[in-house]
Amino acid sequence: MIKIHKQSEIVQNLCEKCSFHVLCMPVILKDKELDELNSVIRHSRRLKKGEYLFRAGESFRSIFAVRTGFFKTIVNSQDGRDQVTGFFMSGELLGLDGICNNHHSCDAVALEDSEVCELPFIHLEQAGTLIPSIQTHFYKLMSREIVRNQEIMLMLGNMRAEERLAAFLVNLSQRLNYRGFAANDFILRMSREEIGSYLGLKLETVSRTLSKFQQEGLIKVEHKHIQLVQPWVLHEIVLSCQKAIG
Amino acid sequence: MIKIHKQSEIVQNLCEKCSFHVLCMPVILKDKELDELNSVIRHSRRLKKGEYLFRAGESFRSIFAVRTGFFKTIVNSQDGRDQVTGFFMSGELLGLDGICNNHHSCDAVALEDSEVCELPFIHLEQAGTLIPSIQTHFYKLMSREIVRNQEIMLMLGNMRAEERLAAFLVNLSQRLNYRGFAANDFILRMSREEIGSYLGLKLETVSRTLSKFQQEGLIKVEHKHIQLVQPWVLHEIVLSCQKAIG
DNA sequence: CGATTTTTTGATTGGTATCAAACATGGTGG
DNA sequence: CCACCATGTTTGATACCAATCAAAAAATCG
Repeated sequence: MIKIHKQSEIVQNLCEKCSFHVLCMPVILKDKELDELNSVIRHSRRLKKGEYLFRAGESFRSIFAVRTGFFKTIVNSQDGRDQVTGFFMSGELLGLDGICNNHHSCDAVALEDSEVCELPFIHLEQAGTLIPSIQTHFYKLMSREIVRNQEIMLMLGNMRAEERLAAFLVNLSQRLNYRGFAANDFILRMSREEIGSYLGLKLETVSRTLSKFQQEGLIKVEHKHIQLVQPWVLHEIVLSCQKAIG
Repeated sequence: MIKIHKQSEIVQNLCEKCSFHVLCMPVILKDKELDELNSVIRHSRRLKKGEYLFRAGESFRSIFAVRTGFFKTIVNSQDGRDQVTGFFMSGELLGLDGICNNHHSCDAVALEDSEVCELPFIHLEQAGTLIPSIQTHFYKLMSREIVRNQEIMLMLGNMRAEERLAAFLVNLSQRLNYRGFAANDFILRMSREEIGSYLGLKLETVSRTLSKFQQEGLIKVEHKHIQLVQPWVLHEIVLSCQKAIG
């Protein structure tokens, strides 16, 4: 069952041996059901930094769960401008946008050497019919993506530059922490320009705002190495923005 | 089976008699499956203008399909600011955000007297297990919502005021047209402030931009009555925004 | 190590927000 | 049915935040 994609290495893979099992499929399954689930996953696939997992317009066949590494997704507007719509780390799903019309509507790019599990959608549908808890879980995953997008819309529509950056850093910190990494000391996998695109800001504004946070003693910036010195202040900026208003 | 909710009237309802059937459940079903689907829909419910269909924080039990009327959804930030995340017309679904954690994450408000079909989620799950085509269709609906949100993010992150307004008017026009209404002559159901919130602009900017479009002869504005005089120009503004850039 | 890309910082511009006031509207109650 | 009041809309003047333009400095990659 082992095939070789262009630049990607593919290896066989079992869910119960995956340490991220609990992240992407946190449903309690009987042995028989677990067999069924394993038949869903075709294989895992390794991508080098900069490699595309899929591109907008490509026909959709599979959902991908990030095993290790880091991805971004980009939507392209017809006039050449594009927008980073999300960053994805282990246990998070890529490709849900492709279900509705059998074509991917965004690009997914590895921001570092990464590994994903491929879940052919047709197998997921079958598993969903056979195992109701998987169907429900999948509904929940898609719903979570919708809620996540609503939060981003709230940010893009209402927040000023400092608030956006604070929200971005806090969110990243929480997700890393949830995965067992240090919450207040991490390496950014994306460029200032990619952060800016995601936050609806220009790269210069991102750079300036990070510098400002550093001057105020909130964070420490060394290129892509970020330390949150006073994370609680960042939280405050995100939560109680009335100060800036009133 | 007729109950009375506070201010809402509830009536029995059958999918095959609903003229919007094709919009919200465009799947070809056998008679037996149709019976199953009808058992999913509990009833339809009427809401007066301004009435809430559900509120953020309320426990989630059902998805709602708009039968007639017009809704908005709002997410509230912890500091009191809020953001309109969508406008919904007949055949469109409300409440998908509630699946992921059994609580609604936004408010849904009727912008005119409206009628919805209530689809208890537990029945939808059962129907999805029994009828694979319904499961698939539901995945597609949720995926479409994700794609729609991505488009809004692109708009909020990249477009200037005029482009946002043009995109808004074109989108509204297309959706009305798809439902058999006039594409270039319609009544706005929402206020300038609600449009502004949705587009990430202040109400004054919305008003000014509409006035500007009118001065340029692109549209005709009479309060909430909008006519698209040169819809193709609005399309151009949305598509080829390079002019403004280059 | 050199070439290219990314990042930082400064100066200036510009678009939208903000503040303010007049005007229109629509719903309510007399 | 009309007057009235609360709400929504338009338009103007000004302020401010982030974009843009520009250039130097640092980092990454081959």
